[in-house]
Amino acid sequence: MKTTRSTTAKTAVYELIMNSDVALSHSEIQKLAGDLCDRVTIYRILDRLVTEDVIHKIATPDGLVKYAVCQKTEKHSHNHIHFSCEKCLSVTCLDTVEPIFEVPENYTIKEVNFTVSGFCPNCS
Amino acid sequence: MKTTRSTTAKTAVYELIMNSDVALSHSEIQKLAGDLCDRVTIYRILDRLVTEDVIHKIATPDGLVKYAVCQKTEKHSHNHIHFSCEKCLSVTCLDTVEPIFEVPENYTIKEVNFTVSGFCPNCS
DNA sequence: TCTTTATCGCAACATTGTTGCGTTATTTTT
DNA sequence: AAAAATAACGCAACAATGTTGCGATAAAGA
Repeated sequence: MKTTRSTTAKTAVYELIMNSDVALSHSEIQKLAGDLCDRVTIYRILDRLVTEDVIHKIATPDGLVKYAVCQKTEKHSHNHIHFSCEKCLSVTCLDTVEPIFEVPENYTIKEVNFTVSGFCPNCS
Repeated sequence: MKTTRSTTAKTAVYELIMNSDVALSHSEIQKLAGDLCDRVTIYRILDRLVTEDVIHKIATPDGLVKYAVCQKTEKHSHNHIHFSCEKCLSVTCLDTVEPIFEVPENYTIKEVNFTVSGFCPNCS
């Protein structure tokens, strides 16, 4: 069976996302990583980390894909709001608040992605 | 000042989005439109319709950008949930339900984008 | 009808994401 | 500790998506 390996590139990418207080896009990670590894490798590492459930994927209202660490709380771990700043383009997880919502019962819910955009505290 | 014009391509694209019960992506519109107009023109028409507040832009959790008509209710028109089906990749506006949420007060909210993904009634 | 200029088509480019394949390096086995 | 197995890598090439500049076309008002 396919096992997962720990490599220098993988741990470095993980640390970048881990130590960032905002979600990072592929290009941002690439800039931060410098010439640590190839562009393609970063894509593959991100895919792996998502599959391993170590980080999660977020899309801004404009369709820009970002990545952030998963904070595994007891339950409903992914059910929180992301804030996307229109000025500095940063994405932040607002773990403190949990949204309340309903959908018609013929829908099967598997994942939730709530993004509120506007100005973050730094840009307000 | 810059006025907006009504062209055959623009009205055709609008009708496509209007008559669709799910949100459409640029490539889907292009396929439906056939050789109505150039690929670039569709991008520009979509931008214009968004600016004119006639349609709105939605991003799926994977970062796929789609467009749907704006249903202007009295207030909080954009504050509704989008459902993104993981199987048939369709995006639907759930206008019936309105989510309840809070953010820390130092954030300025300008727009809201709530997407729930899973299986739609057809795919459940 | 004539004039203005928003919109269009085309070409070229930028960005983002994917795939195949031979090589490298991590992990397991001997 | 060395060898074997194979996950992960680098590189090149490709595909998809989105953007920009510019001359040509066609709406809308005079």
